[in-house]
Amino acid sequence: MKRVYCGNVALEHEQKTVRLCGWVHRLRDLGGVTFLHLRDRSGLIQVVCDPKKVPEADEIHAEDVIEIKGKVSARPSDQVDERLHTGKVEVAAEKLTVLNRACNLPFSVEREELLPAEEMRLRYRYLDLRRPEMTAYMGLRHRMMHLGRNYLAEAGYWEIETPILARSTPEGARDFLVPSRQLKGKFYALPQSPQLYKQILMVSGMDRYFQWARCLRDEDLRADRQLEHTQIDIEASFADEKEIQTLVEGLFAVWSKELNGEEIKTPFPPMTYADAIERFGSDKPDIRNPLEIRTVTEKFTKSEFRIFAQVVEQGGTVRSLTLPDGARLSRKELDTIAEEVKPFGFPGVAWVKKTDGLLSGPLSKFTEGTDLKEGNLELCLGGKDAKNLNQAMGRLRDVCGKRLDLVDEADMAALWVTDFPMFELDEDSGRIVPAHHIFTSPRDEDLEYLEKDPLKVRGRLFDIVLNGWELGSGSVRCHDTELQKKLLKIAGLNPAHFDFFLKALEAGAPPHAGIGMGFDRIVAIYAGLDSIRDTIAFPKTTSGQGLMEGQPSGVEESQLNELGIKVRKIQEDHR
RNA sequence: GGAGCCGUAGUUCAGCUUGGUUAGAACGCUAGCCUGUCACGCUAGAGGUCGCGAGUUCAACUCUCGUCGGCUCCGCCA
Repeated sequence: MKRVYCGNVALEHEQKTVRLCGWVHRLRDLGGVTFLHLRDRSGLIQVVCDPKKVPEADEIHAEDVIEIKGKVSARPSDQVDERLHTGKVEVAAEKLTVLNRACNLPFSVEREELLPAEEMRLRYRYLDLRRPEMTAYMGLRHRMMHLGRNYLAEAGYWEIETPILARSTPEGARDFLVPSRQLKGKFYALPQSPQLYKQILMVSGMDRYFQWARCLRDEDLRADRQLEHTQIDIEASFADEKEIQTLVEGLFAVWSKELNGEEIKTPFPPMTYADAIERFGSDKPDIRNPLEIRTVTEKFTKSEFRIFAQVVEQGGTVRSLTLPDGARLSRKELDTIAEEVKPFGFPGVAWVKKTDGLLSGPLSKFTEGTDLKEGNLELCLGGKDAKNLNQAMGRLRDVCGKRLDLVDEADMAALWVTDFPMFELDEDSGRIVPAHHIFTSPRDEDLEYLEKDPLKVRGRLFDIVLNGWELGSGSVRCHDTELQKKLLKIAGLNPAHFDFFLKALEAGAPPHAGIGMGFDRIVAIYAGLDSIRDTIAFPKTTSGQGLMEGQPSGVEESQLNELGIKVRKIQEDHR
């Protein structure tokens, strides 16, 4: 008898006998009759057991694995369960086979409202993934992967795999190293991204490539960062910015349509990096939030408001955020908002509001002639460190947008952030470092500054930003060997380390462009999640540990000997 | 590397502010009853190194310090 998925049982099966396999989700033993919800990947179905016919029903427990053969019937109209997808029907068990018993479990799979601590969920991930919510995220991820693959393949892109054991190169994040047994003292590196491989594939004439690529970076974790994450990696020969952007927009259009039945607005609007920082205080603005930041330094050049006047004297800037209808926020609420800028070193926020035609607040005496409208509130911060000030203003904008309910969470708003600088100054070392991606082609019109003033050079870079998440970074690559060498040198990197790549460029490299996008983040957005951990079957904790398997772990002395490795000191707690 | 929040039955939490009886609740679990439940109901019961270590104190779940673990953020992540 063919198996039917629990979630697929419907009125069409009425009076038919079906075979169901799954886990006992919830049991209601009424003595003379037992009801249970049977669960599999597809959903839940109610099974009715008469213990006289199926005595096994008295012996089952939550999460036992069972097989049911039984007849489908429509539920009486007063017993339809609206919350259940299969709530109109039920299955009367004729045979119940226990395929496997479940031990007493550390937490309950069936109680959505009693979500165990994330530590528990990670330790017993197989149970956590059984929760219908998590099962759905895995299903969503699969579907997005499948849709994406088909879309890219149809667009003429070939899926090509690149090595997991790669060469360590000095740029970028910290490498994960894998010791070589055959060549003791030498190491492979796990790839931070397939960047150089995919460019070399273009040199090889593969024309268009894509890959769902694992990227590994030994850096500290966050809600949106894992040691290993999955990138949709794309590269195309003889392509420019427009071609890559259009391709990506089409990909998101497919997802939005197939998953949400909605059109996503394309093309995604472009915004320069400078504009993003000036108006939103961030290079990854959530443009669903209509609030914009302004620079109001000139208002405080000779101001009586000492703090800001001092800032201006020292060459700093003052920036403001106007909140429509913000005057209704209480002092307490303003204090809560002000807390948000303390991590950036600001003791508080200066503000002024207009109610009943009157200005009030700490700034009210110093903002005469202001264009502040009735009911509005203006928040101001001043500082010397522009980057820090922007970050704080960006945070204020986010917090206020949420507090005033200005952001429609169901909305999707994507944009391209362009014209990033190629280089920036590292504050600590005073050295010039790559701002984004050193294999990017500089803009033609900025080439003249390359030697004189490299900080002025903009790259042909474009970041995709969706709902305030940076999803990925694309660029038109540098396919000129000499220029690439120059870029590496300016960034303080030794071209010798990239010899294999530079040689490949010399061998007839086509102009090419591409992008890499964080797939976990994209899934998180479509799933409405704040953390990418719930989109990954087996994620790591913020300290980089796998709690279920217990990793990283110690290894046998013999394994180390084989690799020619001696561990100097072992912290006892990490065994 | 730094800051913050959290850690108490199997699970989710209360108790800690102001140190002092036997550390409670809900769910789960065990046993029994129950023929239309769907958070089934009813009765009874078991279950705790209060993360770990040190200190203060006559006395620590409670106060202090350290440590381990989880989460959030800064640094870091081209």
